[in-house]
Amino acid sequence: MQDQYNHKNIEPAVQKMWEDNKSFEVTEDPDKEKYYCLSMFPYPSGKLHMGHVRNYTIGDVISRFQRMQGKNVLQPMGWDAFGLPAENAAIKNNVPPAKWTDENVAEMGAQLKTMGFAYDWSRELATCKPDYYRWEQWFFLKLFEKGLVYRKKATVNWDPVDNTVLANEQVVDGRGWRSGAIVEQREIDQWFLKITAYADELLEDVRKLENWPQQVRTMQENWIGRSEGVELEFGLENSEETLSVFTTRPDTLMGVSYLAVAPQHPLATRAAVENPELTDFIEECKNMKATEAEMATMEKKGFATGIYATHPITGESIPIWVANFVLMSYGSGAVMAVPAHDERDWDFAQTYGLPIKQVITSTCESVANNININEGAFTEKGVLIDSGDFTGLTSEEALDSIAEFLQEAKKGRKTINYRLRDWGVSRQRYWGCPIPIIYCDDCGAVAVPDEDLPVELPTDVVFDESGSSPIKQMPEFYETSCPKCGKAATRETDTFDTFFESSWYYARFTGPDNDKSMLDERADYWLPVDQYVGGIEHAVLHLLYARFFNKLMRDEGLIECDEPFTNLLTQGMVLADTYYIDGESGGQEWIAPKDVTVERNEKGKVVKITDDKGREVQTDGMSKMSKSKNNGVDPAELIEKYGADTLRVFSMFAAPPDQSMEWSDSGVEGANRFIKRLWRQVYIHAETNPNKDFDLDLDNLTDSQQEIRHKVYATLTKVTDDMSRRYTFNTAIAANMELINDLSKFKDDGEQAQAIRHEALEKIVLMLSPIMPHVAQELWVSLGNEGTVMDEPWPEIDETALEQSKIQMMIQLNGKLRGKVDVDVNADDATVEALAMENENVKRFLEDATVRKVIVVKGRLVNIVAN
RNA sequence: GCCGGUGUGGCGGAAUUGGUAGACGCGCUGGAUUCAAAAUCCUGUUCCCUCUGGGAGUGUCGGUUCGAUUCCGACCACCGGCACCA
Repeated sequence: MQDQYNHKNIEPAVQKMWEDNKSFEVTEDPDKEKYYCLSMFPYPSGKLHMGHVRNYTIGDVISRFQRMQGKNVLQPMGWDAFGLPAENAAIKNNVPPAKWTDENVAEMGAQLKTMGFAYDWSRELATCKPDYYRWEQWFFLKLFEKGLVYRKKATVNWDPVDNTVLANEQVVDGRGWRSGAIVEQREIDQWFLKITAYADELLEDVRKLENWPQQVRTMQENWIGRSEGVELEFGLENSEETLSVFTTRPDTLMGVSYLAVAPQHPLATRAAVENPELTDFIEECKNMKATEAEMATMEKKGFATGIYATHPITGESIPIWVANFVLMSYGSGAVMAVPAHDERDWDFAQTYGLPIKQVITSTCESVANNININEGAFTEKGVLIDSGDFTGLTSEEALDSIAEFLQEAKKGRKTINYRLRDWGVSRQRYWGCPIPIIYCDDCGAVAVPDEDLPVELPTDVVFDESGSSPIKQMPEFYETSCPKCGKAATRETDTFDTFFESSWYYARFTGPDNDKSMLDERADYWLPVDQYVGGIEHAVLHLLYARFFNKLMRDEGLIECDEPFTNLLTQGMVLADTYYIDGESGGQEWIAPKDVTVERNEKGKVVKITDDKGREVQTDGMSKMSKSKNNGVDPAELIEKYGADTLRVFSMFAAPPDQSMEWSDSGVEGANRFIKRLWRQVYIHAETNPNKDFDLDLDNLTDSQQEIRHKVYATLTKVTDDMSRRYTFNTAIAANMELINDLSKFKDDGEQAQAIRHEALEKIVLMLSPIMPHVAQELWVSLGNEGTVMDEPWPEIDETALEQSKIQMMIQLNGKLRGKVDVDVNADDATVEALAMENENVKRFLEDATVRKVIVVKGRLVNIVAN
């Protein structure tokens, strides 16, 4: 064993051993409990960043810990390889997207391997390969057969100069990113998946996701946005037509004082024909910003249409307004307004002097007496007043009877509305999976026959300046014949949204080599994923689509489980300090953290920061690592300098996994020092006791020897809980540091002491091996063991070592700490109380006070209440 | 605006069930080692005071309790998300 830790002598060798032994390749083993741990696969951008390092270290630590628990652990890795950046690179560097992607995969794969993650690389997949995407083409056609897929017109961003469709991120301030032309909205035919058919189940099953962060569950629920209510018809005066509105509060129907329609509503359009002012107002609404915060605070504006409706029950005449707060895309694009019982309607009524009629009062008399409808809306449910035949009913009763009344009058019905829209999966981009459809003039949209799958995306393509999809100009791709009638036909040139690929990759990892079917029986062995780890930015779309796909695959008979991910861990962002110098012409010059020197005062507070040219630098606090703030840190450089284990220890130690983590260079050095200290202790121990068999005589230990053993097993107890239940790897590391500090103060050199030290060091190496697997392997061997440390079982807790004869108890006086006392572990309350009273400091305080009460909390403290 | 989260030393964070606030690490102080430095090791490090001890202290103000970082109420700040959803 070398006396100094040097990662370069260890990491490549250990990684080679894992590779040679195929240590992480797994197969289905019915005798072992399976554990499927998955980290969200990366887009192959070319370089690993710290976000990846953190994400994948968390997944790897969990996987390795579960392996030591004796489980059959699957941890795969692959590439979310389709997407826009490859097209951008193609235009910029004149390299085909496929080539660019392949090169990036190779480079990032090599970087991932230097981190020592326990991946089963034999299952590696890339979504841009035909052997992967052919199955989603197949699956799409299954859904097509079932009627879960349909085609309809939808809006796209159209660049009129480049004559191409733009993705949202290619639109900058309303202009095409390359041409600078003002982007137009165009309606074109696109494919949709009926996710709304699964809205109820997707919502209902959120309840099953007990081990998902509450935040993510709420976001999913809100996104689906189910609301129960009544759809009802208002007749239009002097017309046979009706106007349909949706309400969740039919109990307030008798308080309606106006109706409001969205600016895009046909009724609004019609009313505007003869009314230039209304036309202007509708135009104005189109230009409104649509960010939620602005929407919520913006002024409620409206314009009377001059059209009147009739109340479905009273027949009263009710004005119809156009209002900027009504959304065409929700419900029927029209609402009934009850100013007395809805805040927004109240604000609007106040602004435009519309009547406010109270029809609900509180069931609680004191509340009811305080309602002043002229001061604000009363939005709670209660009892109906002034509501004709419905007066006296509670809101709940009224809800049903009004709905019934409307139903009978054929003027309304109970309905459920969702915010969730069907998923548009067509993209007019090149670098994606071709949609397997052929258009025939006679037969319409026809599925590509099974035997013709996959429809392969041509990879040898040249991009022109416009950035439009090359396959749209490739007759050899799109010219084909109709599978039904044989006539000349055209192939679909749109590709799938890349969320399509990422919606089922977790399942494909269970059998990526299957070229006969999408999935097989192996899927039911491994699924569902036991632990999914990834960024919170996927809280809604990716996770919802994956849940949707899981249910689709289940209903297709491909898998059995209802939900894909049992446990979800959303890791926090990686932040770093930002430094800048004010530029001469305004703006900031951002200085990389590695180029600054920080001066501190004697309290450790920062007093001055300078850059490498000696200029004084300002700090803008911590923010997410990004190019724009030049505060990124390259993992490759750190692996080279400190090794993967140091990087792994630091990223797990700096913060709990779900919180944001602040990058710190000195923190990394601290992690490195910690490994060195442990190395040094093992080295000295191994040198002192070469090839020794230790014989521990548990019955004849000194107090300090017993204390160390107690500490070892107390640490093991805590670390086991931290790693398995709490996922607080930071405290697991801290507990080991504490133990190592204690051990270094344990100066006993006797036979028994050496045996105890040996036991302690072995346990430390085992406990830390999931976090720093390379150095743990080396230390394991240095301690005289053979084989691989990661295949050792997680250590058992020695209960006898945890037993103590004496414990320390706190003495409090009126809740303030006044002393400590060592007592026998079995001492009864009276004994403890007596000991506490004998404490010198306590006596002093009690001199001129009377004891009122004594509280003894077993094993913890004595509190003497006196005054 | 609504929903969710967070607020603890100079900094990251710990305190898991209402029971020693500040574990562990960073930074800083002093020392050992060294010709010197780096590295390493040791010491101290919440603030204040009349210092064998005492007082204050976990965003602010109140409350419950023998005892509150932890529970309750009101407020403030920051972060994240969003849907003016009828």
